[in-house]
Amino acid sequence: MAGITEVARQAGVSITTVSRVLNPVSEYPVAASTRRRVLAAASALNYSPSALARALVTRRTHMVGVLLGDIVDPYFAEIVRGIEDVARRAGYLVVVCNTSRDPGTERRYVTALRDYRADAILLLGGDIFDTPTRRALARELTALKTYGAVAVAVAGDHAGLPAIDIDHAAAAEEMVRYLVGLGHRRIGFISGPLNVSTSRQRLDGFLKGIQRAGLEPHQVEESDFTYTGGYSAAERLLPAEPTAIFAANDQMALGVLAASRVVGVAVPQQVTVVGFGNTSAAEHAVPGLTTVSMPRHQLGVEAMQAVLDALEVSGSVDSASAVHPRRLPFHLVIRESSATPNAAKGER
Amino acid sequence: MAGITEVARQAGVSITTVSRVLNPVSEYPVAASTRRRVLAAASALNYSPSALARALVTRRTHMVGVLLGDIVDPYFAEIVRGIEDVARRAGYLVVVCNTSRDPGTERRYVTALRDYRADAILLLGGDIFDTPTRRALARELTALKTYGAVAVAVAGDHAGLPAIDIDHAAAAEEMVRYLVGLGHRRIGFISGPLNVSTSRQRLDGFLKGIQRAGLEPHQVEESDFTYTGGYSAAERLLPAEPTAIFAANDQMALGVLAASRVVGVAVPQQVTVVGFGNTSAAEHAVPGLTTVSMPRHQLGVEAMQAVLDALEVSGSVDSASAVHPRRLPFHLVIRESSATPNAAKGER
DNA sequence: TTGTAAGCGTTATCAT
DNA sequence: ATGATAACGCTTACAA
Repeated sequence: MAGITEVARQAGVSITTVSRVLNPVSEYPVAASTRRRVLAAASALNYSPSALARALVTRRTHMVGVLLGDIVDPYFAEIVRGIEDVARRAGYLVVVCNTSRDPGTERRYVTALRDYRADAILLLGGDIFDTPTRRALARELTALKTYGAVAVAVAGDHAGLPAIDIDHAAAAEEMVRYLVGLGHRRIGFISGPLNVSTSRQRLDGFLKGIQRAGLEPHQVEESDFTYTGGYSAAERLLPAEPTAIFAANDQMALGVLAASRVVGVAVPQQVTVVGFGNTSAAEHAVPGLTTVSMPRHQLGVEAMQAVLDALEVSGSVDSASAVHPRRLPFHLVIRESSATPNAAKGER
Repeated sequence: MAGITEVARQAGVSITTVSRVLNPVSEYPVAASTRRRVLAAASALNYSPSALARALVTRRTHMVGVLLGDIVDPYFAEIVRGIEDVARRAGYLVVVCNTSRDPGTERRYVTALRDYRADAILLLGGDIFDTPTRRALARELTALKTYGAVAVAVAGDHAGLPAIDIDHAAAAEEMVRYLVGLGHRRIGFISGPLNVSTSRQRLDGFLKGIQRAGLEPHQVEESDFTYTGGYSAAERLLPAEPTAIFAANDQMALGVLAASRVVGVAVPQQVTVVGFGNTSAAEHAVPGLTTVSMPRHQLGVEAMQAVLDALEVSGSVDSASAVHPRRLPFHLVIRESSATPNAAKGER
């Protein structure tokens, strides 16, 4: 492995000059002929400057860590793509870490990212309420700031971190308003794990919407954001004959669709089913799933953008690198899975 | 940010001793009392040893890079989880890189991983035939070996790399055998991009199966592994009235299902539809999709395992770190989307 | 425009 | 059992 020294020797210059030529940031003047010789030597030796050595002295690794609950979930994957798109352009390497929604591994990953001196860390999805480990995570995060790293929450909030997100509660409430507008009065809700902050917010929004409409929550079932979880929650919900079921994410809504089919309850004729997230599966489902669309790719883009800005600031000034929290707009996507309850009059 | 020096000072020992206590690998004897003091100082200062500095001298970063075409695709995501599961246990950090199936960004990522001196790089999915950039990638990969890094192909082959994979051609051929056994004679095929090696292999297997059965390939359409691509390929295929359509991955098969529904062709009564991969969407589809199941998680596990083994070997000996290629078993998963063509007799 | 030398935070090699 | 010191491969004052 050729180092900077060999390149220097081969080009007949000092390592400083090599650095000045090869360092993408350096604007230092170098004679054209010298530059040529260095470039030639570098490519001849197939030289690759060590990002490690560079990071050690510049104190910038150009690495950002992304923590998410489940890499398989398209909900997160789309956000990651947004992050990666702008990260790559800025010459940053994205380290994706799968926490499996386990606070323990989450904390371990943060520690690892700190050991590598990641410039930033982006936490995707809602906070998990788990006081013991939560406390440890918080300490880990403040430790990150010790060396000038930036931490941001994306698509969910985390205690003490600026968040780039949508308003989950408002979105859920708007969905309820839509359902009520359709004429629904018996509306069931399937929430995600209630120890996840976004789950809670969506539930809160649902309850608020119901209350504002002067209704009573027909029934609320806690589930786990999975297809299977939605399926069995639907089995518990359907016997009570709601005219609409609102699942806190698309995966669960798909499970509801399947359960309804099996039980022989027609969607949307006999029951309206709606989800949250607008993942591509919602579009391809049969019937097409009415859901809350959130700009996931854009969420990732803006989050990484914010990180970059904060990093740049704290580069010259060493002020508290401030990331400004942002709320992006969401909107309802109406598809075939929702209809007026009248459609089912007298049929059940 | 506290460094090793401060810990040493606080504990009243040399930095060497601190290193010996805190380095997880070191077996060097240290007096119990000294050890205690070092540990105390470290935790008091919230010390985190710099993985960068460590890597610089040990020449092992404990980072592995994973390159894949599309992080959103559950096909890849599941493999990544397998890799991550064993990587984490071994104290390795996984860097996931999204190439968007673009040879250019793929090469840039490899370069970046080399700059960071990643210990290994795992290429997921088939090779993309693109001679110009391909040549550059190959050079990049050999350069990796220069500093002792390991490169492996997973779920697809890459010129010159050992692969952990299934036999795609054999799998496709077996599916054809199954369809033929069902009585199908008019079988259409929707392939993935033909410049991707796995696409080609699956097509080859299909053709071989057809030929062995003494049939003629009914019709072959090239597509792009997406739902939409499968949908439009089906639109082109269905008018010719095949009794079965074999899509080279599940996503496309789902597109076929949708297209059939729209055109009013019943599955499996009028046309059998099968896929490849057995992603969870295949299980949840209506009707359930018959497909080729491949042990994707296990593929990832074994690949990372192989990488670890190779790394360990080249640690003591500096022999060519040999990863042994492996072929894992696959099997057909029969669901409701396939049936005998007799079911449709006289109906079309 | 070019070069010298002092770090960056570890581990590794010798001494003691 | 402990410590001093030289790397590791770069960037960055400071000189020339």
